[in-house]
Amino acid sequence: MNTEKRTYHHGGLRDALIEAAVLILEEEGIAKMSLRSIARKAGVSQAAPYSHFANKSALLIEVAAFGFSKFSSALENPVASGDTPDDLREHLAKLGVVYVNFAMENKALFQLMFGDALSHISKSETYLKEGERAYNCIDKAVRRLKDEAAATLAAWSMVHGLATLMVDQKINVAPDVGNQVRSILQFLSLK
Amino acid sequence: MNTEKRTYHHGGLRDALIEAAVLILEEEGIAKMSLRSIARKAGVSQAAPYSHFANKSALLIEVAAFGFSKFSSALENPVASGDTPDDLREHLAKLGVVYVNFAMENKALFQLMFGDALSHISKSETYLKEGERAYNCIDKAVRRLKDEAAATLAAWSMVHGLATLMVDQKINVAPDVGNQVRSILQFLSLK
DNA sequence: ACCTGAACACCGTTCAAGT
DNA sequence: ACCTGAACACCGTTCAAGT
Repeated sequence: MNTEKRTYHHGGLRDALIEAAVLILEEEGIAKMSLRSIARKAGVSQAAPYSHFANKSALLIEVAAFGFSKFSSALENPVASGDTPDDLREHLAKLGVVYVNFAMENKALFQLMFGDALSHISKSETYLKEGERAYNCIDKAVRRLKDEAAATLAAWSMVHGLATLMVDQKINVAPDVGNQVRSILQFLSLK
Repeated sequence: MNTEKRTYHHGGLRDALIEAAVLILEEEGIAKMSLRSIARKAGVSQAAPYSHFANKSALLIEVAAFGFSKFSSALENPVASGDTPDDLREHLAKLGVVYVNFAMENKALFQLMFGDALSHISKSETYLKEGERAYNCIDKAVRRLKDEAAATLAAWSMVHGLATLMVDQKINVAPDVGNQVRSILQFLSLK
């Protein structure tokens, strides 16, 4: 990817560190993603990240922000085909399937995004923006069927609960995740 | 509590370590619960825990097992008053409120119990027993209303999702948690 | 302005040695 | 059998010094 020769000054180290962190997260899991291992992967010294981030958490916020942008893009993909209740219902089911599939295909990233390891530190602009984008996808889809805040929370809770129970290995994951999501969504009534 | 004079051999160090871990978890959070800090709290050397546990995870499994026993006891408390659908529905709602209240009042313990930090290591007898006890409470309550595995998973997912979103600080927690739980459970249809 | 190297105070775990 | 003390390989973070 990077064919340019390395100099003392890296150039785009900030983004390179975020990229390196995402790679370690995918390949080795959250436990192996130390600030030092991120720096090693980016080919710089252990102290170099502190030129671009206040601390490890500040870097991880940007990794989570990347996660939310990827997540939001996936959620924006399925579009309702029409305006009938059946179309809107099908649209919501598809969002649920996308939600749970994202969690299973990006386990460590999903845990970083929705876990509370980062909840005490201040969020970045992009983190907040991408997080809202994801939330709005779900909120809009639900409110076309039932325009109540509690309805969005009910649907989100059900799908998020299934996703976390799967990711955290508290339930067996069915061979067809899509069917499993739809089999519980039949008990979500938005009348 | 312990007025006996300390000797070289502790006596009940195994249980004392689990107790110390629970205390640190409640008072200082999951990040501060190192094996060394647990040993310090129990008044022994850093290597002493290895006489009773293979490693840190083996100790944490017992802490989680304690959590599940506490959780199961709370879930067993509300009993259905009768056999009408309304009684059974009210029983399920009460279980949901107990579930979410437990999560909020034992945040770090709840995260340890349901997170995946411990999912790769082998579980102890008591962990499995207490975990099943909790699951059976929920499963029985749901199946009296709707005798399908998917119904249990739907109800559990919805309540567990709300609990995790609260504990992980992804949603605002209403002043009355009970009302918030009931306001989403109205969208759970077990017809 | 950005990066390095060494240092500090922490970890989990191992192991010879003490009781 | 149970516990200690020292050691090893890690961490996150700081800071003077280099480019």
